[in-house]
Amino acid sequence: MLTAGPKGTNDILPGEIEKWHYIEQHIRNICTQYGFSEIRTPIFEHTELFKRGVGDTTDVVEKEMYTFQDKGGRDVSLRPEQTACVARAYVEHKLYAQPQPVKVFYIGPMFRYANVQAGRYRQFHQFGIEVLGSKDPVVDAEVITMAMDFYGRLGLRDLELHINSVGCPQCRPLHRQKLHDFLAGNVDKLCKQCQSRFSRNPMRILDCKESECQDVSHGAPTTTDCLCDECADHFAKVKKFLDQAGIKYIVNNRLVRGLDYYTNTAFEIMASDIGAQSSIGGGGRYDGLIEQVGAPQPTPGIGFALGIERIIATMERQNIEFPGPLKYDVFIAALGEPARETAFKLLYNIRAAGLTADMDVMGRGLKAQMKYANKFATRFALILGDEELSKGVAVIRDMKAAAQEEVPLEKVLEYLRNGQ
RNA sequence: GUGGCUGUAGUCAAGCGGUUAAGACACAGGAUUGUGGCUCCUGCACUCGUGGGUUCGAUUCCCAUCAGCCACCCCA
Repeated sequence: MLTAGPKGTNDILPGEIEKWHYIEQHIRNICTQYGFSEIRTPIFEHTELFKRGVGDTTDVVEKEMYTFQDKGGRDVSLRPEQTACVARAYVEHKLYAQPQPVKVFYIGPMFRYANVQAGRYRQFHQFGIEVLGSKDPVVDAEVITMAMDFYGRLGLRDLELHINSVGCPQCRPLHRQKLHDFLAGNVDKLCKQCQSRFSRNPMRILDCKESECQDVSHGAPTTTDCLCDECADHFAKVKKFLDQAGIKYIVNNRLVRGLDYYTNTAFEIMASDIGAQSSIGGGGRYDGLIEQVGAPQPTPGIGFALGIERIIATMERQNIEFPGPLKYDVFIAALGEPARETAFKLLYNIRAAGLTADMDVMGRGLKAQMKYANKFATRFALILGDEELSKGVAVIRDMKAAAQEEVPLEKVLEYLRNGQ
């Protein structure tokens, strides 16, 4: 029990963490270029925030939240996503009083209590951005473009970008009604699952892989068929801007996102390399959310969230190279206590000079120390024994060239520096 | 929440109702004096996820539980 972490959580160990650092570095680079600043919000929030923001009938809120009471009796939840948190922070700190739009990004753990499978964990990590304050379709295109640019720079291939417009609170009910009417006569022909979807969420029927269901839903009204003029115009412009940027996309009229706050543009990026959980990122516009969370005036917003575990999994499947493990510039093999004292002082100075260095702390013999140094792809081994000490030198061995020479102790630092 | 598969050392694993649980990699030590990557030798599971049960006897069979993997739902 105590020797295993909770289900669905992962330790990120040396050897793995380098991948995370690499991706985080990419995130910070690209966000800076696109004009986004980082925002850090709490890991937990009032449960009410997610109920109001994400929607209390969504699966995420209804059955996947880690919710508990703190010792003061407050109802709090570990965040299942961060958009609602950002919206809250925007309102709380009156960021609407700053130059608009506000562009922020976040990286951090999210928590959802769902069964674990390939690419899905209970604690997982998302990188996301939010643009708050503009409803210009060019922002929709910018956000989507940035996501694709991000994947592209990491070297990911064969991704599919699906986009759709789910309309606004005016046109969405119309679509639902039309869809309902369209399917109503053939409910009994649908698979068992879809029969239950019919009343709950008829849009998902369009997604079903069963051939009967596909037959029944063939020609069904799509969300884009039912858009009001304003939403249709918005969507058309988003596509036009994407075309301008040369971003390839698939208009997927069946794309529906599971969080209630989405309006107009919705998109999802799919990779086929990680099992059934093929979505490696998604997002959309949420023009009603920020008001829902208490903004004094209508505030549009749009953003995306990308799953870091899924990105890493996809990169691994595609054999994309990550930076290698820790390497030493210098390893000091010291023999005997007097040599160790000198070695320790040397080590300090070598590190202070900016090199990556270490020395033996296992009491190993010379041979074993050399072996150890070799395992860390060490550039130089510095050998220091009684013999060298009495001569006031150290043997510096270039591990790759398998050549070595004696260097006076006071010149060691200079020698190593020049060796770089 | 539902369903399927799995659980032997750090990793990959063989095994099987019955004396000392293969092997490989990794790790550690060694192969005449103080030198790595190759080779060779040695060491490394009182025990087969955990708890019960069946049995003369279980790592091998059964049940439960926990964990891992996979799928549905949903999502990143």
